[in-house]
Amino acid sequence: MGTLPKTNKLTLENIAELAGVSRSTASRVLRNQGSVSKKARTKVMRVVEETGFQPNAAARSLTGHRTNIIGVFITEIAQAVLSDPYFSKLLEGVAEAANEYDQTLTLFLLHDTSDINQMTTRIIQNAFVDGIVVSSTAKDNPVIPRLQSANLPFVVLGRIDDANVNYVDADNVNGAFTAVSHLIRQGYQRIGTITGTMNNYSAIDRLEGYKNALRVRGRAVDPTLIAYGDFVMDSGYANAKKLLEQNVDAIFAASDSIALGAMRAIEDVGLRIPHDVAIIGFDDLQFAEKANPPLTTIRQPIRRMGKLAVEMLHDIVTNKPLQPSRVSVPTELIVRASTGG
Amino acid sequence: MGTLPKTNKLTLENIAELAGVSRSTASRVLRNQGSVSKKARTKVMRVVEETGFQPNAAARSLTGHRTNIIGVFITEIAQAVLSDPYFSKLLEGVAEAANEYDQTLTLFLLHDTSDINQMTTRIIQNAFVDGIVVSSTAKDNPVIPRLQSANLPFVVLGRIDDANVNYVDADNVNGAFTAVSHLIRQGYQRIGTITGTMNNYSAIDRLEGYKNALRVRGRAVDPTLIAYGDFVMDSGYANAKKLLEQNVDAIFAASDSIALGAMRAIEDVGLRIPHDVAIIGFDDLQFAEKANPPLTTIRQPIRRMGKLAVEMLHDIVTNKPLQPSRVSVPTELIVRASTGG
DNA sequence: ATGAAAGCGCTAACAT
DNA sequence: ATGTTAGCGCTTTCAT
Repeated sequence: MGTLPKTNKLTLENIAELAGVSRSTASRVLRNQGSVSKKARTKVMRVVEETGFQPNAAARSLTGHRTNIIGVFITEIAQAVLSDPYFSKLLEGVAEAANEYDQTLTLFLLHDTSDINQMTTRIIQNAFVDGIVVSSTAKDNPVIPRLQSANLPFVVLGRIDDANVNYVDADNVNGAFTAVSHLIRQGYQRIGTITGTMNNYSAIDRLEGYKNALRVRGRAVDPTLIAYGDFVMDSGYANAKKLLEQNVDAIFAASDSIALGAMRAIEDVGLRIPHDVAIIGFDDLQFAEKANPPLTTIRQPIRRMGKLAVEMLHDIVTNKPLQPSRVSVPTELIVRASTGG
Repeated sequence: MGTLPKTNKLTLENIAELAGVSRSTASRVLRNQGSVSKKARTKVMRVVEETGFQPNAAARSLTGHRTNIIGVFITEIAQAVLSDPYFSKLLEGVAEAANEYDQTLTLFLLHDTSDINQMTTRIIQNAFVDGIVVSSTAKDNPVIPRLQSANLPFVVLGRIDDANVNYVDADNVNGAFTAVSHLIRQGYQRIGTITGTMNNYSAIDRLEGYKNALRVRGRAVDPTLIAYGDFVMDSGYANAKKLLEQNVDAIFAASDSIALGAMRAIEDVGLRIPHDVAIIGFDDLQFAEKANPPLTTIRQPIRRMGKLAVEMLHDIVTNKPLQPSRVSVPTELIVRASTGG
């Protein structure tokens, strides 16, 4: 059996020697590929376990094969992306799946708009990720075409208008549809909406769902009841004030953050929720449940979406399916007090 | 000058050929090392810029040198670590510094206690990170000694009782001291505290600071006014109820989450903040400012700590300083309404 | 100042 | 079923 070298630099060569086989045989055992005798397999496995050997990722990569490293590329730019629960949950889901598949996770986070091209180049050229999960809700994300022409396997988190790309998205249209339908069922008449940033698919799709719900019930879409904002709380506050001037009795907010701002605005003008004005959000952030009154909202299975994306990527990296997968994950209506009894 | 190969696989060989020099010279230019004529340097640089060439990380790694990849290892186990603003801010700081130093970031996130050893082995053996930032607030973290014996450069985020390790920590003792001193100055008499999880240095140090502040003012430390909890909101709620039974008129909470729970408890028993009971937190999470009343708290420069850790790691990786650095970052008292006028 | 050549640890033909 | 060997893209002696 021999003795273990007490250095940290354990190589496949060492393992092979300790197991009394050739490097190739050891390699075959590790990759569970090719024909190896049971005896050889057992010996090698034993040595691997005793030593805790892990093959050198760089060497693996260099032979042109899998590194077992996948990347996550957050292309949305912000100084505080991760403080947004959306991204932290996404990342948790991604990390969880990465662990399950024994993949190492590399994180690409931007801090400046100007970095995006350089970062993309690095990801592609450095060539040490097997594939990449790209978080992208913006229309016309410049990263996607580059990834395509580089031939690097990738899955988008957020939908894309290109039939050839793989993506996982929340079903925003139906989520919004459900939200607004709920308000209608509750008897509200003048239902306004505060949108997210409109260069963003989530915002676009949620507005679409809002309109659909009204139309299906034979109601007109009143443009004065649509306030175009962005996804943050301050925007919710300001735009809610505008909608209140239009005498809305219910507001569909395109995000919980918007909803929170809107709730403040409603309180500030002395109206009660849901008695005078009902409100429904989107996301089901942690505070939604703890708001006063608790906020009715649409829950996205963000974490699961992150997992799904990695699973899809893994399939692509290992099997290269012929058809691109495009998954729309259903959302869930969470009814709380802010939309009445 | 030649034409650019339109493949994605640009190698140093190609660059050299395009620039009309040898691979070695091109390499020297890229690493800004060794003697190269101005002319050769210019030519190579031009080709590099035109092509957007990035050296293959795996090949670099394989020659035994830097990969420009650093890791972050979050050793605290939780299903939802990243949802904790502490970690997301930390990660943002780390990512920002990594970008500045042109380092790629690899994220090691646990989902299960049992994974920790396997993950550590992977980090060490895989050998593709130049160094690693380890988030560790627990006492006796098993990862540290392994990293030491593996000779992998690392910096701990959180303090460690080992004179040989590099760390960046918030000055929790002084932070707590400042918090409690503030309560004393405001005239509060029976000041209780709710601690964090006591197998954790932050919790230990904050309790220490609490005791110090009382002693310095010649006050006795009353053990019935110390409620041992953990860092979450529910614990804050339950332990605040206990302290209220002891007729405290002020509470120092070891975290803002605890403080939030405590505020709920105070309201629930019909007392007013700060009139009947004052409360001060620790962390300055986003909601602290927006709480009702706004929460006085101790701000930790978490993001900056993350940056600092990467900077330290970078120094170690590039220069190997002889002395370990141990940095304690000062905290800041943020006075708001929850501790009175 | 520059080029030629060896070698990092692995995988994948190609023998046997 | 197993071993031998070439090479992945770089860095680094060692020549020149």
